[in-house]
Amino acid sequence: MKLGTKGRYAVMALVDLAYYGQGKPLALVEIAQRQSLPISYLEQLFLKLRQKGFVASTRGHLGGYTLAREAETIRISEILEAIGEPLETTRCDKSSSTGCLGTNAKCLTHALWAGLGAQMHHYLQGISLADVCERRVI
Amino acid sequence: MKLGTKGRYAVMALVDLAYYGQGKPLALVEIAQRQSLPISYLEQLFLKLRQKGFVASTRGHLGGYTLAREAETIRISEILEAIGEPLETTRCDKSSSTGCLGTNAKCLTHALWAGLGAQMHHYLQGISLADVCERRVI
DNA sequence: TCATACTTGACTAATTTAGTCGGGAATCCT
DNA sequence: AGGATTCCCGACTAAATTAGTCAAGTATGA
Repeated sequence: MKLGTKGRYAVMALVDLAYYGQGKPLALVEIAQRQSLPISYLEQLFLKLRQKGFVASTRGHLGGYTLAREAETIRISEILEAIGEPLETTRCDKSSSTGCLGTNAKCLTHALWAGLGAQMHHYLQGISLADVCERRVI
Repeated sequence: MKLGTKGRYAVMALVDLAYYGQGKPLALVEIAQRQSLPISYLEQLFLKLRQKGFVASTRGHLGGYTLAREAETIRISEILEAIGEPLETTRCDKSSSTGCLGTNAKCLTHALWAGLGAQMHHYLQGISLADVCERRVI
């Protein structure tokens, strides 16, 4: 159970953007250098972040990215979901009714994994970009 | 961030053992069939679980595995650690002093990931095998 | 018009995962 | 004693995932 670079880098970059960009567009190169992240990889991530409405882009000279929403309203859990970082603790098929329901002995552990997932989601939903910037993290 | 089969299967098998084995040895085949797990894979996992003192084995006819400790005392977090399921949220090098310390802007997210890891560990340490068997999971 | 910076899709090397396979060794039952 | 059963253990591997790179294009400002 490891956190991948996709989710990690996306959050790092958005925190950097919230922290250093005061309204002005920040170029991806700048963020990448400051955070020591591969720029071509960041490009991929920001494509998604723009499509999902987290950031806005300005092209050309002096262009870059700005936050499209207030840092206070962006939850870490949203970012991870948008970028495609799973947070999967169970493997039960949610759609099918034949899958594990946690009711029989075979899947006694279902409640355990579901509980773990809920715990993680709750934690990450309780923290905003602004909280991270201002070190209000427990 | 997904939970792998190693950790998932190990916990499933130990819960099965605690639930169905009352002191008597349970053969791996039985557990594997009941939980729909590949037996040759389970063998690998039980090798480690025995070496770390979670289960004891009896060879030969009517042999199998028994819990070597009370189900009340075995925490889920212990099982995952024993089996080699990481629970890694950060990538900072713990040993080196040059790594990220969460003190500079570069690693503002450190506290976030460390907090997530602590949250997960705390949850899984608070639940024992017996809790899962008796459905005392939040 | 040129440098800068975002846009996008295709591609890939390396790692990890999720197992399988085969041969042994101990033990019990008849 | 012999065979069935079961654990023991290391080596091996196909498939999936990760963590990126690369190349070519488009828009913008100085």
